[in-house]
Amino acid sequence: MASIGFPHETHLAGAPRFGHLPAPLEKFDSTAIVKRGCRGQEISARNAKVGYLFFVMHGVARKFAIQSDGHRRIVDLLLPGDIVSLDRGRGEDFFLEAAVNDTVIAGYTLRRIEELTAGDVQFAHKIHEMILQCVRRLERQLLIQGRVTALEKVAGFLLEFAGRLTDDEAAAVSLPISRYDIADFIGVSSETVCRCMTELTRRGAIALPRPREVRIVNRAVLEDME
Amino acid sequence: MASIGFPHETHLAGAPRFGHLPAPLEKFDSTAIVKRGCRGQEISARNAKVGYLFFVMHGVARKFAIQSDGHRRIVDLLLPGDIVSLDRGRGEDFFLEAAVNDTVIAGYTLRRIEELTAGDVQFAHKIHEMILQCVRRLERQLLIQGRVTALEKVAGFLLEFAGRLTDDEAAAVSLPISRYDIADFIGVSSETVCRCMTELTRRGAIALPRPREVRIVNRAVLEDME
DNA sequence: CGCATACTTGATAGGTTTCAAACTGAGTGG
DNA sequence: CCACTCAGTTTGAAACCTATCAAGTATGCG
Repeated sequence: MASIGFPHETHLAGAPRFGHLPAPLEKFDSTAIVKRGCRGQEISARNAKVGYLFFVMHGVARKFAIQSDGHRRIVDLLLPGDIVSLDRGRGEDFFLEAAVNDTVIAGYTLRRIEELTAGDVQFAHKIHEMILQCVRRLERQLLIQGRVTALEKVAGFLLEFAGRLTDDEAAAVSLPISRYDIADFIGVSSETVCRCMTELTRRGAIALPRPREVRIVNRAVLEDME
Repeated sequence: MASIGFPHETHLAGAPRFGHLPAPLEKFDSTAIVKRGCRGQEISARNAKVGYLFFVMHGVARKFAIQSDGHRRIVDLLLPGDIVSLDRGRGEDFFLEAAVNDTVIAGYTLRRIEELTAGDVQFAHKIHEMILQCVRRLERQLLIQGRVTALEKVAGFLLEFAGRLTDDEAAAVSLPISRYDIADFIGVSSETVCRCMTELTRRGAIALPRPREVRIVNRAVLEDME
């Protein structure tokens, strides 16, 4: 499995302790491949022949597909603690990229995961829980993307993503991803995302301190749109 | 776990052999709950406290959510051989219904699934594969729903659903679900689905022999829209 | 400081939702 | 057997929203 443009690719034993892995992965499993990458760098190996499971340890990763017209479509945004599968074969053309700098992920082959689950019931339970959480994440994303107006979609995305980003529900949150990523993720144009951000600012729901940063000021305004 | 409006609810040992279950489920696991239902009847128990995994054995099932405005949104359409998870708790308000008559499903608690996977590596592998297939299904649905025009969405849905419904890729296929289900699934209004069906008929891509039935006549026309 | 990238705003054409109404088919009861 | 009913489907018209093209602004980096 070749590293493509990644400054760091090591085994887990030699990696810094970013984020958290479920036991026994946190105990330095030598079969894990750890990668650290900057925004835009690919995590998945395009020529890989076997399926992988990736754990996001730090930063943000995006899983996306390239459509026949060349347009990119993000299907999943991964935060630390999230799990994501990446199959190869049968025309499954999904890729994994770092969405922000200093993104760290740990990759295991599906085969290795099954070996680990076979010997450890507690670990198997944890893996199952994380995969089901992945399913729930995709289903919620379908609900967000299926809303009628763009304002509803953006509001839904902000609540969903901010809720996952921090444990502090009440506090203001900053989202470290670009407008283009948001647009690709919720299925609208980036210009429309901009207009929605402006409108939400006007309504006092959010604040835009800097590019690629959104702070939620009034959660209730966003929730009323759903 | 109470049956709600279902004419039949038995254990697997007493049930007819619809569809196929992965070993060892096909060997009459006494902990499975088998339900048979007509279109619109609920499969999930609204007051269940534990998570379930359902195997669709016959017919079509739909997993959906009810939004705050009362509108229904389908997030997954299940065909025989498919697996679907249904958690309870933490505001996960998803439900499972029969989408056509004579739908048969087998339900297992997540706990029971883990007991079975712990003792059977081959079965665990099969379960993992089916859950990952569920993930792929949702991701493809995100791509379909994220397309720009409604005609692209309908064409994508027809190809996806028809491809899952039959092994015979070349033959014409009939889709036994209503316009409303399609509309809820791909995130457009039912009127728009109708107009797209009419347009696709005009272009010679499909034929509409009867209500709630679509035959794909020219697959290439649909594929050119993607 | 200048460039590249990202962000924002404007105008227009095109598509979709919504409301409305007509139509079809299946199932029911007289 | 037929009229009736009802859910599902289809078509129409208008208001609304969004994609697209275009231009301008801001930010970060070398």
